This record gives sequence, C-alpha cells and structure tokens, in this order.
Amino acid sequence: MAPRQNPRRIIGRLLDIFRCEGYDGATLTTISNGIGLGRASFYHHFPGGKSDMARAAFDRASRDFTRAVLAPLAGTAPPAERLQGMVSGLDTFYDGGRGACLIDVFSMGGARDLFHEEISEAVAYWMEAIARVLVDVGFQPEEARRRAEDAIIAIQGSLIIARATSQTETFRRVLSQIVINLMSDAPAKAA
Amino acid sequence: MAPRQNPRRIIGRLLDIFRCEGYDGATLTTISNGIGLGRASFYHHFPGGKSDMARAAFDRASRDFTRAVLAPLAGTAPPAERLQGMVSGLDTFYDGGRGACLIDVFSMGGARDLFHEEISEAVAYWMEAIARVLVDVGFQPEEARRRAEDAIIAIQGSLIIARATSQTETFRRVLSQIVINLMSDAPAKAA
DNA sequence: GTCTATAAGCAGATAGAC
DNA sequence: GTCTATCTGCTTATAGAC
Repeated sequence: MAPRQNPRRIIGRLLDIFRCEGYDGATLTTISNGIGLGRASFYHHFPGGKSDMARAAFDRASRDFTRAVLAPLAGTAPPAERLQGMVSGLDTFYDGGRGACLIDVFSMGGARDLFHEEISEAVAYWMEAIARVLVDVGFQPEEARRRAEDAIIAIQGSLIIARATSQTETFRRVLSQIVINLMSDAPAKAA
Repeated sequence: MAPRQNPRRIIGRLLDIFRCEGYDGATLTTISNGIGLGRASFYHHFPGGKSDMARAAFDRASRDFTRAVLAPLAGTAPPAERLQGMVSGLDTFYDGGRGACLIDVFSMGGARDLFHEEISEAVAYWMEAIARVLVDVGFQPEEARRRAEDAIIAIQGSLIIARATSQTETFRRVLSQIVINLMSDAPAKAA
C-alpha cells in the first residue's frame, strides 16, 4: 500500500481537515485516515510534526487567498470590477460557504499561539486592500477602512452562520450584497 | 486541599475555558488547573465526563443568553428600547468582545456532533426574536428576518475579528450601530 | 465533596525495514 | 516515500481513602 501521494494533494487535504476539525480536533489518526497515508509517513513530509502540517495548511490558505481574493483588489480594473473580482474569489476560496476560515479556526486552542500574529496581520492586510479600492472611488480613508471592516465582518459572520445552520444561502446573500454595500453613496468624484 | 467549590462557579469557569480553548483544546488538566479542583473531582459533578462538562457550560450559556439578550427583546417596551436592551445584554454576554461565542466554538471538531442541532435552533430562535421586534416597527416579515440575520452576522463577525486582532473596538463599534442599522428607513407606520 | 493512585487508551513522535 | 512496530507522555476515566 504505497501509492505515493502527491504533496500538493496532501496539503490540500490537510487544509480541508483543519478547517473542519480545528487544530486540536484534528488528530494524526483523523488526518491519516482522511488522506490515506500512514501516520509515520507524515514525518517525512513534515519533520516538525503536527504544527508543521498546520503551518503548511496555513501557508497554502494564505497563498490561495492572496491569489483569489487580494490579487483582484490590486488590479488596474475599475473599482467596482476589482471588488466584484474579490467577491468571485471569496466564493471560490470559501467553497460557496461550505469551508471555514482559518482566521476563525486557528485563533483558538493550541493553534492560537502558533498563528496569532499572522492572522492579525492577514485581517489588517485584507482590510487595507479593500479600503484602497474605496479610496480610489473617492471615500475618505477613515470611511473606507470602516466600510472595509464591515465587509470582512459580514463575510466572517456569514461563515459562522453557514456552519452553525448547515446552509449556504446566508453566505451567498451576503456575498451578493458586498459590492453594493461597499459602494453605496459613493462620492460624486468616483473614478 | 478541599475548599469545596461552588458548583455555580465551576460551571462559570468551565464556560470561560471552553470559550477560550474550544472543546477539543480544553483538556481535563487545563480545566483542573483553571478551576483549582482535582481531575477526579469533576466526575462527582459531571458523571458523564468531559461531554457532560461541555453540556453544563452550554446550558449555562443558553440560560445567560436568554436572560441577557432574548428577554429584553420579548418585553413590552417600545421597539427601539427592546433592541437597545438586547445590545446592552450582548455587551455583557460577550464581555465587551473579549468572550467567544459557543455558536462558533462548539460548531467544529468533537463538539459539533454534540451540539449542532441546538446551535442551529439557537440561531433561528435569536433571529426570530429580533425579527418580531422589527415587524412591530412595521417591516414586512421577510425584510425583518433579513435585517435580523444581518445583525446576528455582524455580531458573530465582529467577535471573530475581535479575537483575531486582540482588540474590542470593532465589536463595540458594531454594537453601537446595531439598532441604527436595524431601524433605518423604518416604515412610517412605526409604532 | 475532594483527594491520591491508577488503569486503559490514544496522542504525537521515532526507528528502521522495504 | 511508505510502511510496521514501538515509545513516551498525556488523555479520559475509575476506584477507593479521607
């Protein structure tokens, strides 16, 4: 039984499992069964053990998030299109509301001390990226940050409700309103 | 060393620990140290072990939530006062943004199967309680539910951001806007 | 109602064969 | 690169003294 796993697939599955079970809830046995690889084999890929696995999952999520969500915001397209690009990326990144966010999952229990600083920075970075688009639309920096924060809050909150109620309508409704809410009452001098 | 603990205090501390560490992250040793009671002593108070402890913490949270948040909504005061009563209760219940919500914490890992149904019902019940107030203000039921859902999303999302960034300004800002957002553009026939 | 002592099992982690 | 076997420590849980 040694069908030589694709490292890329392993990390993807690790991310799925940590998102669903949390850091403390994901045991090596859970992970082993979920991936179809013996417990010991993980120490070849991740010499540092479980924390290394979580690190790899976190880095994968960061890269995916940058590509799907942050990159569209930084483009040169018109502001509304950039925001809509973020929304499409969010739908993909959170699997239509079925996937949890590591900002939530890795900020409690044993993962908190491992990722707290990076999570805090990720939130700040995401918020600034949205705010910059709104400044381009003509909003004052302070108002832009406030609206960006509201958007992030709505995403995170709707993911909690999606998980709590086992449905995705809420997440999809929030996504569909994000751009409208961010741009409402935009200053006349909008680009 | 047997200063006979107050059961009420034990459950309160259990709730604090589960909120912070999560179900899987809270070990009996963590709990024992956090409360100052030997591991074995818990089996006198909670014969079913850890799941019984989580159950007691969940029930305590449910009761606290009903008293602090739901009760004001059901009163006979004017709608705006009832909503403001909920906001005050939320500030207390979530300790000004420092305390996590079990809707979040107990919906992943080993606690998910234990509490999923009750958590789902709690969200629905809370939403209906807010929506009823908005219907009293003159909103159509559908619009009332949508606004209620947005309010809950904002609370949950701001708690995530509060925990992720170790600050409470966001939570307090969201709280301060809840009533305004819920009541904005209320129909003329408002009571 | 709390404690000490201990059981039984599972956690994360390692050694070494293939 | 994966496996089997094993180790150590920690986890939940129990028995029984005080």
